[in-house]
Amino acid sequence: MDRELLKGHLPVLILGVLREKPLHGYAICREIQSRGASELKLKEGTLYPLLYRLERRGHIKSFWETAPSGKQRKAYKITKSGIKMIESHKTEWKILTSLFSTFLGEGWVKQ
Amino acid sequence: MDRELLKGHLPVLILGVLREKPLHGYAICREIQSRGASELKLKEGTLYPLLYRLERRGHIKSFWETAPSGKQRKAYKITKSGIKMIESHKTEWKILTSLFSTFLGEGWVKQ
DNA sequence: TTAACATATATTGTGTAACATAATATGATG
DNA sequence: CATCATATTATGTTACACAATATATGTTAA
Repeated sequence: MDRELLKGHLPVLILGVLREKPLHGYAICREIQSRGASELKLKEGTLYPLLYRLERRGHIKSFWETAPSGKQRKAYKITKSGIKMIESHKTEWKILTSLFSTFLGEGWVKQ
Repeated sequence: MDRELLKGHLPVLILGVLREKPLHGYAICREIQSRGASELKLKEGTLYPLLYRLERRGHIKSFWETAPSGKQRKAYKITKSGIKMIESHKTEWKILTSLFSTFLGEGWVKQ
């Protein structure tokens, strides 16, 4: 999948994962990898900065958890603002969809 | 509409306009403006470089036409490659849609 | 057992490309 | 002259890709 097309959408996909349960970065990476299959590969170097941005903006909150190995690792939990962001992204998505309908015809979205 | 979300999609919207009929840059601008309503404002400084890119990649072809005023102006026509690009973008769109379904649930796209 | 290696986890730096914004230029027109 | 139609160019912001690095732990092979 063309990387440009993900711009702006990617964070919401992450939020979608975190909405189910809190996860630490590396686990998010694997989760995305396994679900997104070949369509969506996400290297750590892409994910982590993205997580920092999301936290800086208040959409997720990090906390420390103890791995089975005893090692500390940083995990992330979605916030109310994050949930709200998912919702408002849905609105944006509809706008985008309607733009495509307008410029490329009904057939674009349906079927 | 959040500008990030348009990345990669914008050129296809332009191609959608040009698929109907050839237009010169400024006219494309007005066309987009009038159809895209408030959701999509497009300054010349954004449009023209975009047109150059599209031409460089062979998706549109420019030619000179004479305005009613007698002035020469550059107009653009979509190419076969451009049409093909619209089609393949539709595929990408479906992938994106399915990613959202996967990560945010069925309800994302429908309704 | 120790050395080598792999895996889990996180960080950081650098590059690319799209799009935004704004400034500028020119001819036409009222 | 002011405004409109039309095009160009320069500069900035930001996301995301990619690659390199760091460290702790767990596993395998000599």
